[in-house]
Amino acid sequence: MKLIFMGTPDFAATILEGLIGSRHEILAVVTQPDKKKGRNQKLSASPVKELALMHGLVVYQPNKVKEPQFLDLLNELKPDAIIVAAFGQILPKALLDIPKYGCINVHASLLPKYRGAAPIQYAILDGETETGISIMYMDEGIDTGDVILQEKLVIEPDETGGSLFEKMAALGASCLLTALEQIENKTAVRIKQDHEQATYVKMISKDMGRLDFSQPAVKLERMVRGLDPWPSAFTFLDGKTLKIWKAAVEEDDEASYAARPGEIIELRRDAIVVKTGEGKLLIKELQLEGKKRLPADAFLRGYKLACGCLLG
RNA sequence: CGCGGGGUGGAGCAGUCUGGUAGCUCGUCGGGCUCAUAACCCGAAGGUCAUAGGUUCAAAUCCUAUCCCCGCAA
Repeated sequence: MKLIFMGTPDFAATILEGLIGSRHEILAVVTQPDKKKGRNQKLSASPVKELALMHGLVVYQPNKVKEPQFLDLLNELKPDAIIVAAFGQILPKALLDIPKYGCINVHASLLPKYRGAAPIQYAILDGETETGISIMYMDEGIDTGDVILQEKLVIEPDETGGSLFEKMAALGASCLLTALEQIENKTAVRIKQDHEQATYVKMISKDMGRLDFSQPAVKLERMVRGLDPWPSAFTFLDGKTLKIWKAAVEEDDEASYAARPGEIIELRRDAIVVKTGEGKLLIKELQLEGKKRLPADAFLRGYKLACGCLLG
């Protein structure tokens, strides 16, 4: 099939990589304009653009895909289908109608659950034990189109946002190829979503990672995993940002009931134990502003931390 | 020129302001104690103080340039 690919971050790049390795023809790649990034505010290309250029593909970076000029351009390419994965712009009806087989989206959840921008992180934050990939025909709503196929993925107890992203991207790439084959064979199905069951998740923002120690330790530990690698779970120590990279949960005991949430109640060889609204959070790996991330024991060797001081 | 922190034995840090013996908590190795141990005691090895110049009788420390790591921001 003749395809146009639209996507921006690493997740999308992995999907594109799958397409590049297939027999399909990629007419063009569309991605977000270059943005200033990094410590020197240098202009840098999206992962999708880098991959596309590496393979000599044509790249377009329109500020708004709904601009008439750009729509004309897509029309002239006469794609059989447009593949969309984490692109970052809403596609107007005029664009959705361009390809013969429509626009096909790779979404990282088992729709209709977790519609929206951050399905992967939220699946972990909610303590789900499984999630998956949905390949669907796009319509004008947000992730509301008919589903072609879905595949489940187990969320491991130590799963992080980053690790799940990688698994999802790999699975998404293979599911997409299967779906494209079904479309070509005319065996692709259209399963209407049960809109009653739909849930939506918002985009993740930096301040979501701030730990509220009055919450149960179980939820805090999920934040540590789900928001890794970005924006990461964090708190404050002596006025400095303290990121928490690994944590474990332990139940309250008699000694910990009296402590205030956020109070450091014990320093162990390999963990800093913090009282929470319910249970104890054992911080195993952490990173102080300007420093490298360290296991708790190495951190405690250099940083003089006292029991009783408060995080947050 | 976006803002800021940092590079000191294998790990994490102090020492830098106010130049003058390389320090702390660990780890490693050897020995001791112990039923035993991640515990305790004794001892040892291990460092071009990121790199290159400069100032000085003398530089981890002051000056200049470069490289690398990290937090914010985006």
